[in-house]
Amino acid sequence: MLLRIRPESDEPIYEQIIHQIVFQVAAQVIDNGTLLPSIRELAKELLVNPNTVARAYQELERQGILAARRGMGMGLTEEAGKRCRELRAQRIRERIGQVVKEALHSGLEPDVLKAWIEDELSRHSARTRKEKR
Amino acid sequence: MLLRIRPESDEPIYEQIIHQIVFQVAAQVIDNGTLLPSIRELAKELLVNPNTVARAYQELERQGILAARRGMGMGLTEEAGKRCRELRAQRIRERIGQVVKEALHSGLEPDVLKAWIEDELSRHSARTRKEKR
Amino acid sequence: MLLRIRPESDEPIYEQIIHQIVFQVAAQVIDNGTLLPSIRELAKELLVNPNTVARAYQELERQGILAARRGMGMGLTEEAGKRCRELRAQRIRERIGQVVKEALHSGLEPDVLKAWIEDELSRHSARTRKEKR
Amino acid sequence: MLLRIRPESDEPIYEQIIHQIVFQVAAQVIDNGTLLPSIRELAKELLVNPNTVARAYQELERQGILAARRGMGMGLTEEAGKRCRELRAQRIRERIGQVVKEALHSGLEPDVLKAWIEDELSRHSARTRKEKR
DNA sequence: GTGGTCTAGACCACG
DNA sequence: GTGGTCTAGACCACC
Repeated sequence: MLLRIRPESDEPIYEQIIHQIVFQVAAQVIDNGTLLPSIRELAKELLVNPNTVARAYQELERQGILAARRGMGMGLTEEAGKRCRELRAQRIRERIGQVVKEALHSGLEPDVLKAWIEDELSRHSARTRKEKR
Repeated sequence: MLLRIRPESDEPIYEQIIHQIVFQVAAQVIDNGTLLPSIRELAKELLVNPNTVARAYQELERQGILAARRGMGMGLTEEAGKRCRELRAQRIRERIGQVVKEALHSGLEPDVLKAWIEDELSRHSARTRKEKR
Repeated sequence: MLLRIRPESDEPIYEQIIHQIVFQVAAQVIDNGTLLPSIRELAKELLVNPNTVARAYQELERQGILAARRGMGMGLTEEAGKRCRELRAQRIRERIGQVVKEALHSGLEPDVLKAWIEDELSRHSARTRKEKR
Repeated sequence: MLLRIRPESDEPIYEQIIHQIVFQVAAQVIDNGTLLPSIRELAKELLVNPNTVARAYQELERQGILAARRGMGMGLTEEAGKRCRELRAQRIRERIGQVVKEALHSGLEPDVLKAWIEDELSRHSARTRKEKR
């Protein structure tokens, strides 16, 4: 599994793990029904303490995305895809809402805000297109 | 001064104070000549530890927005308006950038992202117009 | 033999096997003369590790419900029916006791508790009648 | 705060803490708005590792019952009472449902089941009355 | 082998 | 002082 952990980030490690898995499942990089790497395995791979991975897995379990299969490891549930897409939508929309609300509330002109958004959109979609080639 | 502190927010209280002041100066809700309330006064008003207000003021001073006026308290500098508008722009653009980057990186279709942004924009600009009446 | 294993349940798989066999013997779905499937056979059928089935059988043997029949596999003992009914009673009464104790201890009104029980009773007995038709 | 931890129980310590707090809030032994003992304090009181208490508090926070008040400790939210009563109802009803379902499914006569329930009800309500005197 | 729980002790930012 | 995160290492039951 390909996860990039930045121990320096503001986002705690266990949340980085959670949200990267959610995003990869949402994007169907990881398929429903797959068995995830074991806690100890992933911990070794990410150079992170097993407890940290366990915490991430547990949270995903609580959200109905992972299910522990006794003695075999943790696997994606059948609703994993659906739930992850929901979570992704929720997370992104919430953050958009916050910025927009704060920006307008701060007296910023809506047109200026729109211009900035356009700006960022084109910058990053350009970058994404590059990576896909 | 009208500041709304949410003690349970992720954003630390002292940062809430900073950014709300910055935004109000940027929006010219607070005018250039204004004298800010004293640390103790504001702390009492916000039900917050004076140290916390002190930290916010100190940071604003460091950024050249506030300046001590001998024996009278803290006042806005001449460049306050300009600096606050810069800071506001920086903060908002940065957050937009983050969301956009993360969203596209997560495999979300750019069109969907745009739709969501439109959605939030119209929701909040509607609300803001209402409040202005 | 019809057993439904849920690998994600809190109840360990080997206990699921035990209690389902006990219940089926108690309900005389499995008759006294019956020969149980071999460990490997049942394991294959349930998609479960043979060790797990072995552990269940072993426990049932220890409780005098199963007995090895020379070269033929495992069969029910003569007291199997009686013992299973005892075990069923014990298990169910114990669990009822726990819930009731906890509920009353938590300050819940006895009348509310009774209402809830009535509710669940009617719901499930309705369902059970349906299935029997 | 009066919590009784049984380290020997099947129920993990952190869950004992959670559910006892939930029950006490539901029963209004603890009132809305109250500030709970700090993690370290409660940990010392219960002779338990602070991490364990932290885990319990965190779960309660996730469920909207507790809210961290920066630098001041954890306090009950306004909806705490409501949520705890919901959780209590959910927990108890779920467990009743399980037992009833399992019992009927195991071929037990509904009348026998009812008799057993009556039995346990009278036993425990007797005991509860005693304690109240 | 697997996950789950717990302890001990460290470090950090915040108030 | 508070909570939040992380590490290290232990023990357990289950498969």
